[in-house]
Formats: sequence, C-alpha cells, structure tokens
Amino acid sequence: MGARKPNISDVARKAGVSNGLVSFVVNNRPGVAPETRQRILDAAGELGWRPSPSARSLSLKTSFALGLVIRRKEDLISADPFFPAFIAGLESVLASEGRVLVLSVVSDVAAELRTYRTLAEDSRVDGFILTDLQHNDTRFKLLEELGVPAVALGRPGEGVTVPCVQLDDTRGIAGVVEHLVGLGHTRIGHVAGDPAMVHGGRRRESFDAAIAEAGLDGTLVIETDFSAGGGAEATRRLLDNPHPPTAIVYANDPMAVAGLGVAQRRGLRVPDDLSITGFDGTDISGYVFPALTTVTSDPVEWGRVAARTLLAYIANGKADDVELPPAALLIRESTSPPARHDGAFPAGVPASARGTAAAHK
Amino acid sequence: MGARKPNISDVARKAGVSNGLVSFVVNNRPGVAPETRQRILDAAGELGWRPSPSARSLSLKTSFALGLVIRRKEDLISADPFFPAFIAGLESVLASEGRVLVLSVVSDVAAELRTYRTLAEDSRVDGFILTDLQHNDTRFKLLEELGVPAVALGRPGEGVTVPCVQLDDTRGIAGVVEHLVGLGHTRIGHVAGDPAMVHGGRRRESFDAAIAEAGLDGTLVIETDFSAGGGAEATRRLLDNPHPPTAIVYANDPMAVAGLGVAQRRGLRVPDDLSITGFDGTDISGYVFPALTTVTSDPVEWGRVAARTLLAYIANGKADDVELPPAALLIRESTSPPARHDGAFPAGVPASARGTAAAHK
DNA sequence: CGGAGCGTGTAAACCGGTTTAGTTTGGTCT
DNA sequence: AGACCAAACTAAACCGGTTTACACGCTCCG
Repeated sequence: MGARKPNISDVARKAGVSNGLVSFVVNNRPGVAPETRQRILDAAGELGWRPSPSARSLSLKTSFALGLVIRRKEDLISADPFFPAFIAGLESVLASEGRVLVLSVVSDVAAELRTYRTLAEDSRVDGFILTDLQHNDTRFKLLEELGVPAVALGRPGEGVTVPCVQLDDTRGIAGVVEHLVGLGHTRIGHVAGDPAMVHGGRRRESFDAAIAEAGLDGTLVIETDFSAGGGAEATRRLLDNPHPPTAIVYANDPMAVAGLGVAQRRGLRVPDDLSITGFDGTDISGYVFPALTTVTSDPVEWGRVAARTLLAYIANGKADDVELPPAALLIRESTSPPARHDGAFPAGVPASARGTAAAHK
Repeated sequence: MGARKPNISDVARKAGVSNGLVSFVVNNRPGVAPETRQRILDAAGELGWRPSPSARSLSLKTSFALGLVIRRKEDLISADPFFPAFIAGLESVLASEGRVLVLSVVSDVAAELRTYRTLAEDSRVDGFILTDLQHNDTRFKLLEELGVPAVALGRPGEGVTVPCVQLDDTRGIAGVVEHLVGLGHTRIGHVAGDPAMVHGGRRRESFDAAIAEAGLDGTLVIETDFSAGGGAEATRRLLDNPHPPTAIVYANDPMAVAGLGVAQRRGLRVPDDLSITGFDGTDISGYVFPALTTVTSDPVEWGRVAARTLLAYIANGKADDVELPPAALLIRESTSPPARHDGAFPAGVPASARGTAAAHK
C-alpha cells in the first residue's frame, strides 16, 4: 500500500527540518548542530531512506559509475582469463563505495572510441580504467578532449598525465630466462605478444635484455597477438627452425598452453625436449600436463588498486602512480635441463603424431 | 568557451517551441506537426544535443542499464570462458539501444543478494540477466519482491515467471554419448558439474538417460563444481576405479582439459587408452593435444538473445521464452575406439610419470 | 449560430536531490 | 543599548528532462 519509497522530503518532515539540512547531513557537511544531525539520521534510519542515485547524478553531474571498455576480436574474446579476476578486484572496492562498474566489450577500434565518447558525453561514467595499453594509444587524446579522468594499467608513453598502476613484469621475464639459463639452456625462444601493446612490447624487450645479459642468441623471437592460435602458429615456426630452441618463453599462458599442444603433437617431450614457460599464472596452466612453469601476477589486487587509484584521482584531481609487487616466478613441471642431443629433433618422433590435427586452422 | 553542453531548452529556443514539444519529438510521440518536428530535429542536430540520461532517469525512474551479477569463488573466477563472449553478445544489443551493462562480480551468496537488492532499490538497473541458475534459486523470490524484471539463462523450476533463454544441451550430451558408444566404448564415465546448478544437474541427467538408453553401466559419475581443479580430482577418482572407464564425458571444457592433464600424467594415451570429451567449445580446447572433442555452443548469440528478450520484457511486460539452436557435437582428436585390452591400466606406464606433480593441491 | 471535437502547442508541476543566498537566533564587544 | 558576528537553519533556484492540464484556432455538424 503506502510503501512508496521515501524521499528526502519525507525525512525532512519527520525530523522537522528543511530538505537542505538533510542533504547537508548525509553529505557530512559542517554547520549542523550535533543534536539536529542525530535527529535527521534517526529519521532517515527509521524510514529506511537512502538518497536516490539518479537525483544525485542529475544535480552533481556525476554518475557514481566507472567505465571499463574491453576491445577484443570476436573470436578470441574468451581467451583472456585476466579480466574476470581483475573485475572482481575492481568490484570489491566499488561496492563499498556505492559505485558501480559499467562494462563494455567491443570488437573494433571505431566502436571502442565511440563507446568511450558516448559514455563520457552522456555522463554515464565518472572515469575509465584503461587496459591493454597500446603504444601511441589514441584513447589518451580522446579522454583528455572529453575531460574524463582515467587510470592506466601499465605505463603509457611520455606526455600522458593519467595516473598509472603498474606491475613490473620485466623482473618476471628476467627471472624466467635466468631460470632457463641456469638449467643449461642456450637456445631460448620467445613467443611475444602483440608488439603494438605496451605489455607485449615490454615483455619482449625484457626478454631481449635478459638474453643479451646471458650472452645468448636473441633471434628466436616471434611476435604474435597473445591468442592461443597465434601462440600455436608461432611455436610451429620456432620448431621448424633448422636449429630450434630447447626452451620457449611465452608472453602469456594461453599461448603457452597452445604451444605445449603443438610440441606434444610433434612428439616432443616437454620438458625433456623442450622447456616451456607461461606468463600470468592462470588457473588452467596448473592443470595441463606438464604443469606450466609460469610467472604469477595478482589480477584481483591489480583491480583493487586500480579502482582505488581512479577514485582518488576523481576525488582529488590527483593520484600517485602505483607500483605493484613484481610478478613472481612459479616453477612447476614444464622446465628442465635440455636433453643431451645435438641434432634438431629427437629420434623416433612418430609420423602419425604430426599433422593429424583436423580442427586447426 | 561557450561550449557548454546544450540542453533541451537551448533546442526549444532555437526551434522556437516549448521544452515539452522537444521532448515529444525525441520520444516519437504523436501530436506534433511534421514541419515543426523537422524544425526541432534540425535544431537538435545543429546543436549536437542528446537528452541527458541522468535527467531522463530521474523523470522516468529508469536507468537505461541492465545488470549482470556473477558469483564465483575467488579462486576459480577466471575459469569460465563463457562470460566474456556472452557479455560481448549482450553489448552488441545494448549499445545500439543506448543502454549500458552494469556488471558485478561477487564471491558469496550474501554479497550476491545484497548486490541485487542495492542495484534494484537504487534504480541503477532496469532488469537483470540471471546466469548460473540454481535449483530453488533464491534470486527469483528476491527479484519478485523487488519488482524488477529479469531473464533467466536456462529453464528455472516451476512457478517462476521470468522469461528464459535456453539452449538444449541434452542433445549435446546425448550426441557425445552416442558418438562414444558408436566407437565401441562400454565403460563411459561422466565428470558432472555442480549438481546444485540447473545446467550441472541437467547435463548429468542427460548423461544418465543416454547411458541407460545405450544399456550401459551408469555408475561412473562424479559430481564436482565445474572447476579445473574439481575436474582433475574427479578424473583421478574415476581412473582409480579398479575397472576404470575408457571414455570420460566432462560437463565443461576446463574440467576436460584438467582431466586430460591427469590422464597424461598417469601415462595414459589419449584417445587410445582414454577418450575425453569437453563441453562448450572454448578456444583453448582446440589447442591442447590432442584437441578435444567437444560440444560447441554460441555464447555470443546467447548474449544477444538474452539482451533482446530482457529489453522486450521490460518494454512490454511480457516476452516469450526462446530456445536456441542446440549445441553441436564437434569431433576432434580426443576420442577414438577403445584400445583392445581388458585389464585396468595399459602395461608400461612409467612410474616416473605418476605423482610427480608439485603444484597440485 | 453554438458547441463538440480535433490538431497543435504551451505553461507548469514533477522527479529527488544539491546548493546558494538569506534569515533567524543568541552571544559578545564596546 | 546598539553594532556586529557566527552558528544554525530555511526557502528557493537549479540540474534536465517528462508529463499533465489546459489554451487556442479550426472544422464539422445539428
């Protein structure tokens, strides 16, 4: 019946004050007598009143929402296990702040930019979290034009003013290479991610640096796109090398899992004939056989920190960059000393084990 | 400078009409002279005006947002490749309708219900998409109480009035079993998903039915939780059986991939010693070796249909249930006729290949 | 000719908050 | 006592739309 949702006037009436004063109280503004404040809070409590986000949005030109736009080619949209965990981290902060996450998934750059623009112009979000940074990322210019705060995951190039939350994966890659070198590997390949992406490029540079440091051949690198399919193809090319690597460092786990599949398909024993390392420490990498040596990060924590940083930036107009604890090497089963043979392939690879795949483009 | 965002009054002034009339025009309401309508549209176009969502929300008590709440235990949050693709499907519909997706990821039931309640009471969403239906799902009661529309993925129990979008995976499971039976398997195991979840239960029932149909032993079933870890453990238990199955049907791909890892760890050849089938046709299942025979669904399409159904339900107060095209069997490499031996395990399993895992809880 | 009825349009209330300008009250200073 | 001031509070404008009640001019019709 009379269960209409109460509004600020109901509370004001019940407490015997004006609407404005109620507003002052719920926004913790000074200038309200303690006793009155309490009376208002009591009234609000009894009525079960909370200020309406829509009304506040209209007044304050603020949406109490944060935006996350993910661009992924349709077919490899499910490849990235990073996001669900990352989003869980975001949420854990947003929920306690009465904020909300607006998520968009788009498949091309045009739609991506359109989405940022629309969300910003319609004031549907107060700020964005930028992932998958590109070199010369066009989003920064756009967001500056739109005047919307943002926080970047990873360090963008020079001249960009948004705060960034960063995790040093250089150390992780270096750790992996040192681990392999320590095992005795001298021909170490790298299946790199998309070089247009900041973390793809950086991991690759880290690899180059670590290989150079060890005084090894740094030519066994193939750049691809972070997808399982790309990882598989790159692995084939590396293994087709007349003098193939004895270890391959992958820039993420899905590529490593796919690479493992390719190696096994060719009859290579992992890790004896080929050591493999992943990156990101995703769930599934621990359940394939052999379990992948990988580098673990903490996407949930990353999400938490990104959310906090963006909220601080929105509130104060300024926020410090944050450096997360570096990714840690997790040694499992897919790495071992290289087998003792000089030729290209071990003897006895069953022909039947090659090229029988039907479902691989 | 004067680049203030235009509002409805600017447009009205420019067109020489009242605010109300502008509102009528943008909402396609009758009663406006065609010539006037055009003049207003022109004015709006020149000014680059779009009605403010916040203001509309306040007036209309509508948020132009749809809610999706995902509950996942923290540690297996990244396990499910279904969501990114599903969300992409939702988005493709929402974007063109000027609507937005509000996503929440929570880790326990209390937080889940709290989230539904808050989003609804604060009018932050106009409706919900319900995934991961449980038997006796408490969300239906809550949403009915809150008076918020929703659409369910999968068929909820009796007495629930929300429209549902459904995909018949019974046929998929039956197809898998027939495929295996056709190959000559007589001992077929099943690693089922969470029996508390509707699709977990239904796939298991489908399996039971298909096995009974074939007149085979239906006792080789283990229920677990859809997680890779659960799949691995269940596989170990099935293989520990003194008379183990020669084929295992998994209720989803991550469990199947993990099961494959377990089998390989034990030195079993897949598919010769053990055939394995997944479910859902996720990307990665095509890149492990051997590539998994699985049952493909189309989560993107599922998302599109769910979004359309929910929007129709919100608009008209009624929407028909939708039955998606059934999941299709995709035969790849992980299934073959059973090897010809009667004992439990094939001879020659290297002891070293057992129990070397370090990183498995 | 008077009134009903229709098509077109306007003014103003309304959604539920926030915020500014201003009023009241009580106390201090001189 | 009068001037001044700060603290506490109110009234009303405002955010930017939607919607209702009503006005105006026409035509149609008895």
